[in-house]
Amino acid sequence: MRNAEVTKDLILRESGNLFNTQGYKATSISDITKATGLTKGAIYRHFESKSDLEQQALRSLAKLMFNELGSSISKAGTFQLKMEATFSFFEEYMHTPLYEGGCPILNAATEADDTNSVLRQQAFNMLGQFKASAKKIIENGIKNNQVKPNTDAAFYATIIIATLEGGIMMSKLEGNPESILLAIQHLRSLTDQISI
Amino acid sequence: MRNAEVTKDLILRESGNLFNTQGYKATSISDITKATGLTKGAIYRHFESKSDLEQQALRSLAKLMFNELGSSISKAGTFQLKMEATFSFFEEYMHTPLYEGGCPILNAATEADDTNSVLRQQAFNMLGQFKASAKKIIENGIKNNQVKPNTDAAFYATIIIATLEGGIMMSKLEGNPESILLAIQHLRSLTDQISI
DNA sequence: ATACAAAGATACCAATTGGTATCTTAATAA
DNA sequence: TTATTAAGATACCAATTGGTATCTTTGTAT
Repeated sequence: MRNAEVTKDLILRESGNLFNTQGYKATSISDITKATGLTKGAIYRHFESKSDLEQQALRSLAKLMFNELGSSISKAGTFQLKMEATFSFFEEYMHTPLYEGGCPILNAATEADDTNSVLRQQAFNMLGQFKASAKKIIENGIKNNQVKPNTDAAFYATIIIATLEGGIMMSKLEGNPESILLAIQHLRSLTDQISI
Repeated sequence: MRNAEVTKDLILRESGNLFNTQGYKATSISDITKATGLTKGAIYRHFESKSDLEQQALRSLAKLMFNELGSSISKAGTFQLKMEATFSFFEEYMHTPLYEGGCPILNAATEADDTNSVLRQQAFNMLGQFKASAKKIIENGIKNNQVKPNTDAAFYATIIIATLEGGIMMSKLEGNPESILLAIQHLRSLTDQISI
């Protein structure tokens, strides 16, 4: 048999890029056949419906992002270094993106309404995960005397993510990295403010 | 003749809500006929194509937002009051939105890629306008000795918009206003920091 | 070498899409 | 009151959509 896993990965990669750039609804199965060089029959052998493919593709995009970001964060020892790892990730991302189209959470969230509740739920979970890990970094920073005590971890986690997401969206629209770089610059000074 | 203007406004209002919630590509003409109670023939009398309707609907959403926000800003006399007017606008927006689906700039920007370059250009212009007016408010604040001199107006304009947009996106996804309220809380203290 | 099963290609389906040509209805000006 | 014309409804079009049933190919275990 031909290598099924390789094919499935190809479909996930190509459809993920299409979903993340053109949108989920706007990407047709035939778009995916063109991008992969496969036929409809091959795609429907690996995924039971378009909605199934959408979900798996989004999960795959998220995994890619969390793996890359998560590993470089866990390599950093202190609060300051973990934050710096996060900022570097998004800075470098502008030059060599893992995938096109910007943040998959933002994209899925913006497109998914109540009618597309599975994608919505997935994006919601991803945002929750993102928030929780940012909060954890701050809380650990407090424990280790690297962050001022009484710092509201949940508050700063929200602010950091909101600023990053907004900056990414602006840079994507403007076609240059200026806005996301300014956003990160601001988050660096915010990090300094709560650091000991 | 029946009142053409009223009908066109109805189409723009209903399709604007659909575009802003479901997305532009995902909203079909037949969705719009259901929402308006009109037929396809009526819609194509007022708009020469779906793309034309999309553009006019987005323009109409933007106008609604800029008019409301702009008038409450221009009523405020000082830098601090103008900023406060902006924050109140987005706070109150969560309770009584002018339209559904969150920020039309963010939505159009996220959906519009290169293939949909007209909407993209429109969203780009709207973001530029938003940025320019925020920058102007800060610059005037400096002139009137309400903002610290040497404050980087373009920088803060970018940060404020990024934080607001990110907060709106998060609140929309989470289904509650907490994140946007935290974002605004942070922007209030940022405003204090650069105020005299 | 051959049988077998998995992977993929082909050919179709009904439903929906954006769009148009044509017909009917209603408001207004004479 | 009636002729006119704009507004809106109806009925269609080809193209595309997601999806499926069936056929062919290919790798592998025997």
